[in-house]
Amino acid sequence: MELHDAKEKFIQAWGGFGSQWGINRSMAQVHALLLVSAEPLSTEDVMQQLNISRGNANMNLRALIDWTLARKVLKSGERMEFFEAEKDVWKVATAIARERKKRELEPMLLLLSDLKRTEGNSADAKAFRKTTADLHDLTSRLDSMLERSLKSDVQWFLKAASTLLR
Amino acid sequence: MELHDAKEKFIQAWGGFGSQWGINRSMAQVHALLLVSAEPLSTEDVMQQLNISRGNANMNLRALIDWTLARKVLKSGERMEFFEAEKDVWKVATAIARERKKRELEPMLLLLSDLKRTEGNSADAKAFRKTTADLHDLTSRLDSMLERSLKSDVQWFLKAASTLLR
DNA sequence: TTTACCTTTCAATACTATTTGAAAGTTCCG
DNA sequence: CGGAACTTTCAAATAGTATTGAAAGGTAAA
Repeated sequence: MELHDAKEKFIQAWGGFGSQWGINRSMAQVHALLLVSAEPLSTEDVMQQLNISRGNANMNLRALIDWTLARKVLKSGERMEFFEAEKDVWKVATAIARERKKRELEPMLLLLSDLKRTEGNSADAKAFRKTTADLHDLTSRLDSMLERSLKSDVQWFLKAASTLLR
Repeated sequence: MELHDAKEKFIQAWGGFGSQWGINRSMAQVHALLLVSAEPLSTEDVMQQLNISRGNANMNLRALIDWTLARKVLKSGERMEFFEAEKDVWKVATAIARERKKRELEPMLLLLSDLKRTEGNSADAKAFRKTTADLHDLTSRLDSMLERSLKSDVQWFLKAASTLLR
């Protein structure tokens, strides 16, 4: 396959996966574009290569920076800002996991630890407590597992876990 | 908190998490409703309790069955079909993980193993191969980890992993 | 076979999320 | 300062998804 087509294919696919993941399509595409560009790109470059508006490009570049998936790069002598993606895939995975943990797992934990204390002696109430408590337990295990692996090193963790399961 | 309010809160929250997860809101709400109902519910029950249309209820009940998150239950003497959720949270987690692996990880693996063979000797092409090969490696580790833990037992895996990381 | 009761489908509609682009804001330089 | 070069904002437009509900499809009992 030719490089240009391969990049295009990657960008489209990454965008698609992004939406399934609850990440907006453009943000994922901008990320993909930066990932496969050898050099940092300007807002203008992003607009042209993805055919998106200035506002959209700007907004998603900022979002990527928030997620720590991209960085501003200043070129000396240039006034314009350039952007490059984090290329270390382990760091990318860590950043995504951290963001999702924050947005999804943590609010869920808060809610469940609240709900599992719902009062009442009916069979119904007991069943409800059981379900929410079980969910809380599962979520909290997942959370602490993620927490630890984010603090240490995802790469190490995944390798160790693969061994564990062999 | 009172049971009825607690259920309501849970259903709303589960629906919200669902959307973030790329699962449609109603499907998540129907799932939540079944999860916190002590008895199996009919389509009619679901429609009433969630204020949704017959078509919507039917569609999402079917989807939950596809995901193996719910089952049809027949009551003797009743013509109507009833539905109940899988209440074992470990099984729920396994089912969700399996479905997401199928929809997200597997197509990604296919694509990446293709792209990392892109030809060309330019610095650009080399960088592209590196990025896609790294991603392929990461994805494939994740995939096989999931695969193994799905085949064995998520519960066991999560406990073991927690220990490993302590 | 007919009827009554349920389930499923799907085109129309409503709702949500994303994208645009022009205007406002900022920064730097002469 | 004044203004060119960029960046950021945000209300309006568009695009994408989910929901409705009426009609069609099934099935079991009479």
